[in-house]
Amino acid sequence: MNIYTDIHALVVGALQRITAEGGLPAGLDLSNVSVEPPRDPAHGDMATNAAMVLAKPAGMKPRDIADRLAAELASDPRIATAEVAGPGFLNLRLAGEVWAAVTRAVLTLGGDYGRSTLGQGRRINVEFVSANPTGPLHVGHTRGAVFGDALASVLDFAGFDVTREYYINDGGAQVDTLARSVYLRYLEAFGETVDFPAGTYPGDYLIEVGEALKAEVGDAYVGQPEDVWLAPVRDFSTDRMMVLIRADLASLGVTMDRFFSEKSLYGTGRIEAALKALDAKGLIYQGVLEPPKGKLPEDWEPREQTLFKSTDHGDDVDRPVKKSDGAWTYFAPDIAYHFDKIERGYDGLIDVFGADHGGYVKRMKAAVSALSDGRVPLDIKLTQLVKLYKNGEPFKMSKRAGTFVTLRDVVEQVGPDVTRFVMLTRKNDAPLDFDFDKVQEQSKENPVFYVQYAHARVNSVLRKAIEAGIAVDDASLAATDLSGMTHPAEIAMAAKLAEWPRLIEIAARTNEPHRIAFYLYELAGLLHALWNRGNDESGLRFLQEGDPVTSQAKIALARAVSVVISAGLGILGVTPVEEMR
RNA sequence: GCACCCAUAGCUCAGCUGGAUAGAGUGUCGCCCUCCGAAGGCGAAGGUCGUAGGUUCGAAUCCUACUGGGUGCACCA
Repeated sequence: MNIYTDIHALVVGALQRITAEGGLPAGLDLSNVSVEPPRDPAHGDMATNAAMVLAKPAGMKPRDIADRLAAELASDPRIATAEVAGPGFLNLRLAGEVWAAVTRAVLTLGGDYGRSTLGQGRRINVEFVSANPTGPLHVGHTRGAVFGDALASVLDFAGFDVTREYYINDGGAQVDTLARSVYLRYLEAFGETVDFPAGTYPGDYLIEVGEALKAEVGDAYVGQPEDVWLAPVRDFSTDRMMVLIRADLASLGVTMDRFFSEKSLYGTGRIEAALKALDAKGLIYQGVLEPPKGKLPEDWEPREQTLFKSTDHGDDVDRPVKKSDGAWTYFAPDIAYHFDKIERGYDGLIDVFGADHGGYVKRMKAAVSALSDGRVPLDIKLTQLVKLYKNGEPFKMSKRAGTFVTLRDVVEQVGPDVTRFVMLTRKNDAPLDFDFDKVQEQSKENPVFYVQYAHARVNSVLRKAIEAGIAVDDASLAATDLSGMTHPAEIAMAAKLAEWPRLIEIAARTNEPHRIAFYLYELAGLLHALWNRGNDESGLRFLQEGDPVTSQAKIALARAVSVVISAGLGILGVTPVEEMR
């Protein structure tokens, strides 16, 4: 049940009847007619812009259209009043029964309330994290992991068929560096003293990998030249790293549907096939790029390379796919990977990158556009930096000083639920401040706590009601008489619940899961406000002493709020708490 | 030099395919807290939505140019 789409359909139907009766010219485009919640509650429960949008094409005054529409709508039992206001808005006030119906729908549908058919089962691939398999995930990856996972969940809830995918960059030079670093730890495990030259990874986390390698192969690689051990050590090490990364993700509650190996693209003709597809469209050529304007790289020299004509698909310059020595650039397997995703038949692709990869957006979009002939949309979401604080003081990360903050560090300190919620309290493209102390504070300014507290409070009411012998299972509550739900604070809460399905669709359309976190904070705020009013006006308390019937009605509304909070937290991957401790 | 992201209350940030008098938290000020869970509550003040144009019945939202901040800029993944 989505009351906004219901009323929207009602408005469109009314407009069509008016048109049929000659009140409006035929053939008007109604697609811009919207039904929205007004900013100011004094303007009613919903407003439609129909009269303003149609005035010009119809050649009529907005007011005349609005008056006619108001008369048409007034006959529907769901509409209490329809008033023309402002420049031509039609403000609708809904009958009390509508809010009761919303509340009942929440209680009946439970966690499925708000589920949408927007996606119509279309297949979407969300690629996220995709960190190099050279070490544990750090805080930056954490944000990408949480964002991507929550986004995938929103899309799923909105009716898309979602695949969560991780692209393992195991085909490039950095995994060779990993192998060399592990080899040094391996020698160390035999008692050798080693030092780590620049360009290797000195992190402690490789010590155990070196020891594991020793346990696996004994001294087989000691004193051997690199060409003997590099490939096997590389495979061994990347496997180990992926085990580590999967465990990191698991600690956050993130499960990928698929891990796609870059290496699997090499030597299998996949890259060649992707580039051949581009070549067939006349988008591959041999050429020399112009030097970049401004500061010139010191070793710049014109080189003939194999180039992808990405400028034909919106990029600023054409991009090399082969180095001057004939080897692939990193971009080539990326093209092949996206080609693979297109060939797997997805209706849409989403890539979640860190903000430092903003420079790749245009070329990736160009590649996907070219390879799919513009059929498969690619949306790239960039997650901005996470700034760490402790007690309000900036907390600097430094690999050398050992203050490198990993995903595991964060999760172990504040828990997965807090980590996830906090990571979604900012829009993805806004920088995020993460204060280890503040996120665990129990106060109104901490949204994690505030939302959880609302959920716990409702649970507290339910417990008390059960003690008082009142039936508060969802079926009983859904069947209760809600006609007494008339207080503005109660209506406001029901109206907020009515927005939930609409919010899901907006979040899914914009690929912005943070909207859910903000919505839950607002919904929790309404519950707290009503609770507080109950302190002064005992008639507003959920539990009415000696009046089980009224109690049931009040509790039905409170329970509906906790159902939606629970569902919303579920989409964000946060476990709702039953009690605050 | 170019591209992308950002600029909204003192501070941190929301703001719906363009909608009415732009919201929240925090801070400030005033009042209140024996009462289902006060790890507070109610209210007030606080804005040229970076600047200047444009499109529109209507712009924080779309377009253009500036200003200021962040990120990235040939064979590195």
